[in-house]
Amino acid sequence: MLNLNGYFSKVKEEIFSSFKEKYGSLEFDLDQLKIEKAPEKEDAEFGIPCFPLGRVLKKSPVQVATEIAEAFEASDLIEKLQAVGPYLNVYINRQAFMACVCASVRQDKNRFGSSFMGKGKRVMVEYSSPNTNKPLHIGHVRNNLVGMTISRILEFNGYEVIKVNLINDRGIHICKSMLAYEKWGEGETPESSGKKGDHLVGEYYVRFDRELKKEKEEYATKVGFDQGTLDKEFIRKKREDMRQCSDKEEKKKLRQEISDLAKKGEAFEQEFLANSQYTEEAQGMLQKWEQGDEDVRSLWKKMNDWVLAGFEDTYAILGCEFEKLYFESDTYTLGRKFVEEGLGKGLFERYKDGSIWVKAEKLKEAAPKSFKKVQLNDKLLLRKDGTSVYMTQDIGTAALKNEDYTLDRSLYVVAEEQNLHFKILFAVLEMLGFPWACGCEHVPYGMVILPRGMGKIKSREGTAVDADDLIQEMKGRAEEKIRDGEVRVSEEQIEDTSLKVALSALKLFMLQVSLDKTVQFDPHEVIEFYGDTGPAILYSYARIQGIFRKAEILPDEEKSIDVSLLTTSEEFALLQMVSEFPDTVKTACNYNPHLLVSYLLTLKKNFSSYYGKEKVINEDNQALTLARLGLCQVVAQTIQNGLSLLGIEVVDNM
RNA sequence: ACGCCCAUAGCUCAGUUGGAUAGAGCACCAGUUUCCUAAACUGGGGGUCACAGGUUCAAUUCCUGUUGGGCGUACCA
Repeated sequence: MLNLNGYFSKVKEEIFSSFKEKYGSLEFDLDQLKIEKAPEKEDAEFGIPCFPLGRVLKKSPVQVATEIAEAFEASDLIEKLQAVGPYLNVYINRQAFMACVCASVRQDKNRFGSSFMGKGKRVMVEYSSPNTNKPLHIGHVRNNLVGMTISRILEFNGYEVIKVNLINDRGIHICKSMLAYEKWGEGETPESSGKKGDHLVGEYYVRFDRELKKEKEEYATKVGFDQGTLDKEFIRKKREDMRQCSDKEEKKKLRQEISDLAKKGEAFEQEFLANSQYTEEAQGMLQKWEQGDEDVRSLWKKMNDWVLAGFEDTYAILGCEFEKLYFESDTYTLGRKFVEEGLGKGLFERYKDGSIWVKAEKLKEAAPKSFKKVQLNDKLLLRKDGTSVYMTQDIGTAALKNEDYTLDRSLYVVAEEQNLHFKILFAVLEMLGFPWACGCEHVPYGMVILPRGMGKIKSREGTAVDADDLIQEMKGRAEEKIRDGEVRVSEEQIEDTSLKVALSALKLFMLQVSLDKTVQFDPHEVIEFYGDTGPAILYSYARIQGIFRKAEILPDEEKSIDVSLLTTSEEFALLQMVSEFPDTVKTACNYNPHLLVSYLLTLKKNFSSYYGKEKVINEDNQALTLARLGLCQVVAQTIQNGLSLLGIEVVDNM
């Protein structure tokens, strides 16, 4: 039996051999011919546009189509070809095709759709990269899901994937929550309070910000500064006014006004920070941390462990896994050596104050394509006191990654706001002559933002939607829905099923949007369970399982499905859809997980239509029942394979 | 100011290297449960693919410009 891949190549070959004879030898790449699904108004199953052929033969595509159709003789696979304008409609032998699809799925099972594209190649995927001062929010959820899904898709395509997480466990933001805990914590622990570790620490991060604001108000009063005009609401309203203003002059004036206010605000902010007691204390704590002060280090260790334990729970629920964790506290000084080496080789430059920089021109030379139109500034690589910046750390970590593993590719799943940073990083790695530098790749995705007027997602200001809370809220709703009406899920299963349903909704919601789009998330609106959603796909799967439970016998795995009994157009459409799965997986592999989502939604839609129209179990006709049960198995397997790439587990009942 | 990304139905989004009549879901209207799970299905209305040019036999898709939005241009990470 032909497998799917073989089927399509054979179809192409058959079409070609017939016209190759006609035109004699001709230079034409078979891949240029696309076998597309024919539009619905056509009776044919597939269609081939003849424009590329026409170009090569220097004939009109209409003529080419006609000539090929005339020359073609029917075969086992193809019944006939028909020219419709510049298109060649392909009427296939449906049974041969359907048998081939079914056999492919039944043979490959949970590997159906996989490929060997990446065989022998090892790729590292860095994702998540959280700060250890606050719990994960909806923005991190997008990163985690994208990173995890890309990893799974790569693995399915034969790559060896190493998932890593770079934990940002060091820096002033960490010290802020530490300081707040020291001041106001009164020895609270996750155990004593019953709070999840990351949430507990997050509360102190928020607390620091609140106290800092208080201090700022007091300072403003002391120096007689009116903060009222710097109020966010006030500026936001002004901005809204400006947007709506149609008069150009007026608009300009408003813009100037806003910009002045912003400048004024910034100046005051600077002045305040320079005089802020809390800020000074936090800075002091960071210095002590860097000096290895025992007390500070032990507090840091304690709180970080709390947070990491909390993250572990969230990762486990989301289905995120890592082969290795890198900690910034271990890696942040690693890059220094390379920066100094680069300086020695004359790649970088030392400024008078002692700091080390890479010149913009040098970067442009190293990666002319990346910076073609970019107005680039020199980039700091090492501070004058020899301490590291973000870039230093990333150089070191990249080198460490390639010391730990031999990598063909190294991906960074990080939000698009860091596009420039990674362009520079990769150019610097290139300059330093690392042979693996060209394997580095940034996989950017759009941020999750709040609706207009709600500002930015900020944990410390309470505008973030907490990941754990969101999942729990959704799980509660899922359970409610399961218990509503006829309950099919056993009491022991309800907890597990509710969580799976909730996660399917969350994951599909996030992953259905292409990576280049910003996702707007309104915290006041819930993620739905109806329509084009994860639960709707799980529901289709559960319905199929319901059929299997009810069926008296299931198809014999050894025997092939009698596809000659599957005569409805819905049945053909379903198998045609199934046949597209392997290609969908391949295109998804190019950082397009959303294509997999829309594929699964279409498959679900096809199945639901079929389910509504035909009955699978037919008491009077066992042969037909078995054939349809076989079809259902094939569809269920495809749904399961697709969902598993998205990290979604199926349920048998819901 | 400059650079990058985005703009498709009232709303949220698909549309895989340019190809046949631009598709879903939500919302709205009208239907479908003696029949394998109604978290479903069937039908209906709803589009100048932001705008203006250009390239092409063919443009939602590629190029240029304009407008609107997001992000970036830190000795923050």
